[in-house]
Amino acid sequence: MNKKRTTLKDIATVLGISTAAVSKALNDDARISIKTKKAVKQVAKELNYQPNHLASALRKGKSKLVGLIVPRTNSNFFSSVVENMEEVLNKAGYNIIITQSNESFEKECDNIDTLLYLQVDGIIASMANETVDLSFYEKIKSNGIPLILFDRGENDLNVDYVGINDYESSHMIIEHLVAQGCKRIAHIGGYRRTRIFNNRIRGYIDAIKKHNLPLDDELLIESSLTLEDGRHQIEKLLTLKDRPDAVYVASDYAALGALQVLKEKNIKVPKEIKLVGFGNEPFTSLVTPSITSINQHSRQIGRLAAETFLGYVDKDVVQQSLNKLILDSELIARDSSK
Amino acid sequence: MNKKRTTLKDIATVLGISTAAVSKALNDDARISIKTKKAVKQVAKELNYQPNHLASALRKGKSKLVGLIVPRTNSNFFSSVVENMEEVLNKAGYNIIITQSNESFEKECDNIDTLLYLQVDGIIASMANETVDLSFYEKIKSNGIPLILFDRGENDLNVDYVGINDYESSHMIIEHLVAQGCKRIAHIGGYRRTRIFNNRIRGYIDAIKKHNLPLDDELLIESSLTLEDGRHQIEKLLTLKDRPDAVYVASDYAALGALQVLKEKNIKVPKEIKLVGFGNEPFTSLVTPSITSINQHSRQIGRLAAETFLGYVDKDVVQQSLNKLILDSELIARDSSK
DNA sequence: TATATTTGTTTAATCGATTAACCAAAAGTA
DNA sequence: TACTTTTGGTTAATCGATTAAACAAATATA
Repeated sequence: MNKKRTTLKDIATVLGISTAAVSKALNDDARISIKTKKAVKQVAKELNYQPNHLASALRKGKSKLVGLIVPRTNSNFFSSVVENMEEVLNKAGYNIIITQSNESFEKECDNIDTLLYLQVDGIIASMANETVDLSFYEKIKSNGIPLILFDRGENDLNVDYVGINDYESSHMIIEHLVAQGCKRIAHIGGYRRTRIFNNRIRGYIDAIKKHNLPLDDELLIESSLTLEDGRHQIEKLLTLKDRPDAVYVASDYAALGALQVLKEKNIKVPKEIKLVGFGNEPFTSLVTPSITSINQHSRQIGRLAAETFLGYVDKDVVQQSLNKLILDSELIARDSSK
Repeated sequence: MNKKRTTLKDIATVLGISTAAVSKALNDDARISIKTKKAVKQVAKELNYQPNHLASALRKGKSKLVGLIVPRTNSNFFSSVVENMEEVLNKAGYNIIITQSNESFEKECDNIDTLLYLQVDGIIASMANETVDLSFYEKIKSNGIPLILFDRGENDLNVDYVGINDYESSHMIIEHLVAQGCKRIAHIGGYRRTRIFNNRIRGYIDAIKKHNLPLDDELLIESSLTLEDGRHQIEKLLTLKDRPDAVYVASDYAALGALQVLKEKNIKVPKEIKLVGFGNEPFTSLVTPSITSINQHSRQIGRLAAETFLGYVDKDVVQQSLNKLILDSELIARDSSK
C-alpha cells in the first residue's frame, strides 16, 4: 500500500532529531547516547524502515555485491559451488548476482558489462568454453576490482584461481584403468584451448607414455563434451579397426552420451569397454552401470573462491597475481570400470 | 589500474560543458545538438566511461533489478525457467538477482529482506516447501512492488501466478496407467499444505474414484519428495499385503529413489510395478528403465512470469489480484509404465 | 522593428545515506 | 574560578546521475 518507503528523514522528523543522528544511531556509533539509539531503533521498527542500499552503496563506494559468471547453474557442480560461495559471502554481508554465459562468449561479455555497471565489488567467474579473447576480463582488472577464477581459468590473466589438479586427475584415472587390466585407452577430451581440458589431455598423454601403452592419434579426440557430442565421438571410436578397451571422457555429460550408445549397441560395459567420466555429477551413480568419475570438491571450491575474494576487501589498491589454489581430486570407482 | 572510474563530470570537464548536458547527450535528449552528442559519446568511449548504476537508480527510484527466489537452481526445471526469464527481462533492460532458499523458510525470509534492501523493482518467486507463514511475502506487497509466483504458489496472497494444471496432470497420469491395465495405483505425493502438491493429490483421488479403483489410505503417502524419501516411501509400499501395481510419484527425484529400490529388490519395472514421475527432468530419459513423467513447460513458465512482471512496470500504483496463468502439461510416456 | 518561439545549454535541486567538521552543554581538572 | 575534555549531537558536503526550471542566443513571426 505505502507507495513511499520510510527513510532516515521520516524517522528523524518523528523524533525531532537530525538524519545524521538517526544514521549513526542505526549504525551504533559511539557518539550517540543509548537512549537515542533505543528510540531510533524503536521508531525504525514501527515505521518498517528498510535502509536504501542504493544510497548507502553510492555514498560508501561499495555495493556489497559480488558478481558471479558461470557457464550454467544447471549442473550440480556449479549449483553446489554457488551454494557454498553464498554461505561465505552472505556471512560477510555480501550478496551474489548470478549470471549464466550459456558457454557463449558474447553473453559472457554482456554479463561482465552488466556486472561492472551494477558496481559489483568483485567478480568470480568460470569461463565459457568459447572464450579466447580476454579483453573483457582485462576490463575487470583495469576497473580495479578483484577477479577470481575457478574451474575454467586462464593463467594469462594473472589473477587468483581455484581449481583441482586436472593433470594429476588424468594420471589417477589411467592408473586405475591400467590396474583393471586395460591396454588400449582412449580419451574424449575437451577443447585444447581451455586450460583445464588441456591439462587433462597432457595428463592422459604422460600417463599413457609412463605405462608404455599405445598413444595413437585416433585414440585422442577433441570434443565439445556435451551429451550429444559424447554420443557422436564414441561412435567414431567404435568404427576403429583396433577398438579401445577403455574410454576416459573429460566430462560426465559426454560420458553419459557414450554410455547410451554403448548400451544401444549392446556393447557390455565394463566387460568389453570400461568407461570413466569426470565431475562426479549425481547421475553418474544413478545410471546403469554407474559411471566411475572424479570428484571435484565443488563445495570447497565455492568456499575458497569466496574467501579469496574477501581477502581483497578493504585493500584500497587491488594488486593481483597468478595465485593458484589447487585442490586434490578424488577418484570414485564405480561399476563402469570394475 | 585506474582506481577512479570516469564519471559524467570527467567528460564534462574535458569538453567544457555541464554534466547535465553530458547526461542528456548520452540519453539522446532531443534538446541536445547532434554535434554535442557526437563529441560526448566520443569522449565517453575514449575515457571508457561506465555509467554508475547506483546513482541513476537512486535518482530515478528504479533499480532495474528483479529478484528471483527459487528453492534451488539445481534442477533442470528451475535453471530452464531462469534462463528464459533472463532472456525476456534482459531485453527490457532488467537484470536478475538469483537467490536460493534451499527449501528453508528462514533462508527465504532472509532472501526477501535482502532483495527489498537492494531495492529490486519486483520479485518473482517459487516458494519453499516449508513456507506456511506468508507475512514476509505480504511485506513485499506492502512495499508496493509487484510479486509474481510460479510453480509453488499460494492463492491467499492474491498475486499473479504462473504454473501448470496440477489437478489435470494427475488425471492424465491415472488415465494413462489405467490404459496400461493398472488396477491398484498408489500415489507418493508432496506436502498437502503446498498447493501444487495438494492439487495433484486431489486430482489423483478424483481420477481414482472416476475409474472405480480402490482408494486406500495406505496407497496415498505424504512425502518430502527428496530422492531419499522416495526410497523410504516405496519400501513402505512394498511391505503392504496387497501391493500396488503402479506408483505415481509427484516428483522425478523421489521417483528415481523409488526406482533404485525396485531395481535393488529385483522387482521388474514396468512388468510388476509401473512407475510415473513428475517434472520431466533430463535424467528421467537416461535411467534404465526410462521414467514416464510430466513436462511442465519450464521455458514458457519463465517467459510468462517475466512478461507478467513487465506488465506492472511504469504503473505508479501496483494493484495486484489473484491472476492465474495455467499452462497445459504434457505426459511423456516412457519405459517405466509401458 | 518588435515580439514570440525554438534551440541548446546551464543552474540547482534531488534521490537517501554517510561522514568530516563543527559546536554547545555537561563534566572533569588544576 | 578558569580551562580542558567528553558527550551528544548538528550542519553541510558528498557519492554520480537525472531533471525541473531558468536563461541566453538564434530564429521565426506579425
